[in-house]
Amino acid sequence: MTLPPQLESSQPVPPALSKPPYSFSSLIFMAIEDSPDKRLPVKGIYEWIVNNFPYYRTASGGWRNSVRHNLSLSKSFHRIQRDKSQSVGKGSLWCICPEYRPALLEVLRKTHSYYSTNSNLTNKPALLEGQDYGLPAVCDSMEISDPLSHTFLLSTPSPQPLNTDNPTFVENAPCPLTPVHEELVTIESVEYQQEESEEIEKDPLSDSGYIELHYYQSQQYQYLVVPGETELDLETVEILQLDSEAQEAAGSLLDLAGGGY
DNA sequence: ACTTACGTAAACAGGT
DNA sequence: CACCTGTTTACGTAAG
Repeated sequence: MTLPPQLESSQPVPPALSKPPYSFSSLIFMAIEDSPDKRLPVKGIYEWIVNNFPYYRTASGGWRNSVRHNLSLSKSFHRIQRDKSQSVGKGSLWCICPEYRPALLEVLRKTHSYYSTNSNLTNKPALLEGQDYGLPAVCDSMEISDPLSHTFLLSTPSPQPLNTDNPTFVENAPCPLTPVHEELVTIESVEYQQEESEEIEKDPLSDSGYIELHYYQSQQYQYLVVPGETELDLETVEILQLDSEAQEAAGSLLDLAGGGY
């Protein structure tokens, strides 16, 4: 597991842990996405949930049934056989169906957005750190959209992890990202039009055919930060992909593009 | 009112 | 045999 314990001794423990707002599908998705190989056995999913959502530490065992129920029923997940040669543990490994990944991301993004807005926690690190709902710091492996900051993150496995020895999150820094570099990427083959509101300050780049990109690298993920209203189609993403030298993560970005961005 | 998504419980089979 | 994993069915609830 790469996420830190949510109940660090230095952090206040909520008096009563609320049930996480995420559906079991989202929980499973986060667990699998957070695994190094993007695949987990059922037991691994249990452990991730328990480690990152303290609510389930004390919850009755029924939620495990729900996890299995979701895995079986949802088309978003599929089962793959363990490598028999190094078979350790029983059961299969579960992974995300690529075609359903954008939808899962969207659900997660909406959930995050909803609870950010309605709980007055917008831009509060606590939300991403899980202090209020026992949530994990998902920002490193998830796409997080924040309508107020007008940015969203596309996360993709980095070809060269910066720090594999200590793949944990910085405490009190939900997005411990530092810019690696910034640059402008020409988008020539794509019609890039941003609907402008009169009230919103016009982005000088919006008509220039450029999209401003900020590259961040954190642990095993590399991020592209682009304007929030940017509509990325498949072609755009392919270009961004080349420029970010993230060809190895083709699946991730293309899948995101397939989600309607 | 209806549909859909989701959560929960339970039964069952098969494997370890 | 106990436990775990995976599948399936059924039912209740909330939201759209």
